[in-house]
Amino acid sequence: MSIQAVARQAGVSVATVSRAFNQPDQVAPATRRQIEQAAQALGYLPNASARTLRTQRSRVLGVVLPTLVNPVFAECLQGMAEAAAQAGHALMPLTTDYEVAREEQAVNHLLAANVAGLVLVVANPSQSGALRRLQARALPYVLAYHQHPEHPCVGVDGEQAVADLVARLVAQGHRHITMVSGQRSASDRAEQRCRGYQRGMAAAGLPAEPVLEVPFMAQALQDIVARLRRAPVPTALLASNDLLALRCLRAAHLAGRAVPTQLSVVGFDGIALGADLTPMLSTITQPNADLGQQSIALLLQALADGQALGPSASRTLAHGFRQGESCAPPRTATA
Amino acid sequence: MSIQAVARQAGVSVATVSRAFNQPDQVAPATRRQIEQAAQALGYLPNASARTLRTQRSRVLGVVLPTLVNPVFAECLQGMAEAAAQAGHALMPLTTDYEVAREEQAVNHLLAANVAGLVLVVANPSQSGALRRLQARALPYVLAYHQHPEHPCVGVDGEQAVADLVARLVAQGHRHITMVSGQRSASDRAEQRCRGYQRGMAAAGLPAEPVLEVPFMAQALQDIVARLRRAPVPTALLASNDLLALRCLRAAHLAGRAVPTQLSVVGFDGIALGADLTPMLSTITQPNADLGQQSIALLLQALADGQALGPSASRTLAHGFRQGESCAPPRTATA
DNA sequence: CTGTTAGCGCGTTCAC
DNA sequence: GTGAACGCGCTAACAG
Repeated sequence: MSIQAVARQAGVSVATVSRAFNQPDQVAPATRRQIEQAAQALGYLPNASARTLRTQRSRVLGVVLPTLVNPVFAECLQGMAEAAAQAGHALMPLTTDYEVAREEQAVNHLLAANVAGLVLVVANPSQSGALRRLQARALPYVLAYHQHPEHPCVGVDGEQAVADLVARLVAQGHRHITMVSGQRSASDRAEQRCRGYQRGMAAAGLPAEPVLEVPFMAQALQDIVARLRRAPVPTALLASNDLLALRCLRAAHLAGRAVPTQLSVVGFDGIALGADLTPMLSTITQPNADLGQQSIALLLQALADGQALGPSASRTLAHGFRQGESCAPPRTATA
Repeated sequence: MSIQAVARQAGVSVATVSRAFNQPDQVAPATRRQIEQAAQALGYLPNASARTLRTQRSRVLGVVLPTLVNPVFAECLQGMAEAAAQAGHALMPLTTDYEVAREEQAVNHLLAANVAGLVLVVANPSQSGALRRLQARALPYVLAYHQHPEHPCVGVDGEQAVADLVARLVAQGHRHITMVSGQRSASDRAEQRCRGYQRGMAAAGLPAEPVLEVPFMAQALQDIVARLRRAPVPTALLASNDLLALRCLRAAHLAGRAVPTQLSVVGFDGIALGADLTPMLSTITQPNADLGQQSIALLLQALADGQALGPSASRTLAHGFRQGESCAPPRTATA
């Protein structure tokens, strides 16, 4: 079922069939209809591999993500998928499970697959061999959820977002705000958010407590419960992501502290699921699907222009705040 | 950066380079090391498109899913991704957003991309044009989350699972159990689960109430609240999926009914997130990642055997029950 | 064990 | 406006 069959069926040459698909205006209308009809009848689908081999440009975009189990990235991928599909492109997503070694492996895979460009969410752009390789190849790529002066990025200002949030909590009367984060060194974004906490506390004239780092999700719950039982007792927990915020809610329950009356919990990410919880999760919202869409849009634009992207193409998307129900003024402030 | 460059660099022919990669044992160890070294030095990566074009068999598997926003499918895709990656295959996932028309479109896309096989989650296998096309092409495919006599499937027995669950609820003392489902006609699986409810109630000698169908997620909450305020008042809500169960929990809250003391809520799916909620979601668990893994395993086996799969290859995976905290005996039973 | 060669299906010159 | 022919990078015969 190749272009040859269509050509034979339509009584023209393969070249004309090719043109009919790729430069329709260069083919006489009558001939074109003949060809379209023949293609239809034979159920002809142009062979993507041959086309890619010939043009050296595929219609597949590579995606490198930490995981799909975190809805943040699933939502983002969904956004990418829509944008890509609309433009007639397919996606090839690979996950790294937060392991740096697998980032490079994934990029190799995608390079071999002749992807036209890539969207990546990595641990740390500054020390990524994978990115260096991409730059060397002049293959267009975009970093999602990052902000970095040397790369084209589509992200949000996590530091500002957290600093704003701290200000909001302080305005509500909170004085003892504890930040709960995954391993800071493991991720760019975690570090950025922790900096926002420190800046926010400093701006409010409050002493920043040490960040509670919970390197392993499996043990996060116990770590948080332990923290809640230790002085100084926080009136608010600020989780560096929504999955961690869920653990905070549960830890509060186990520690016997009602949310939000006895303890406020706020997250970061804005996963859609959070809005369906009870209490509805208060969280900094990122436009996850948009992040994906815009990343793809940037990539497609670069492909159209025939240029790799530079850092100047970066976009910072607006974050928001979902009020939710897990955050309220502390009791001491209202009493 | 082609195989030619490597051949030149290593001082051998292209055929030998090709062999060194694909049938290493047919090449002399010394030559092989030469080639590996040359490839390494040049950063050579075999061109997948050329390989696919030549062998007529790609290392990409197509995946058709309703959505990634539902963690069930994100978890499943993650399982597929791991299994595929381990075998050196990549995935090309397309989402349909539950629209049947997009199923066919997705399959066309994947066929054109020369995928070696497909995993699909569709609305209804019996009336799927996409499936018929696949069968005609003798391209291996597997249906995930389905059970169907005419197709190779990897699924769970949803009907049995729900019937068992009803029995469990009845044993706890529940008599008024209301099933909450999405649009039954929109999905195979919803219908299967509703049948399980009816069978379970019948087996318990209880009258099955009409299923509360909530066609639109956006309005589900209001519909459920309304139901909770209408007689006969249920002591347990059985949601046909976990996302709906979350709405049930919230509806209970809005209707002023404490969970689980005044109302039990159980879900279906076993999304990982459910275990981190407070109250922890009681639910029928499906091995979502396994479903994905096994679907891929089946596909890879078919590819190895050079055969399309028949219905007899189907597997039914065991479901489970997560006790959680959203389900307990009704008050009337303990009083 | 290694080299030569012929296409896989397509887009793109260059003639006509 | 259309056709003939080349080559993208690779693998699979077939020779040697």
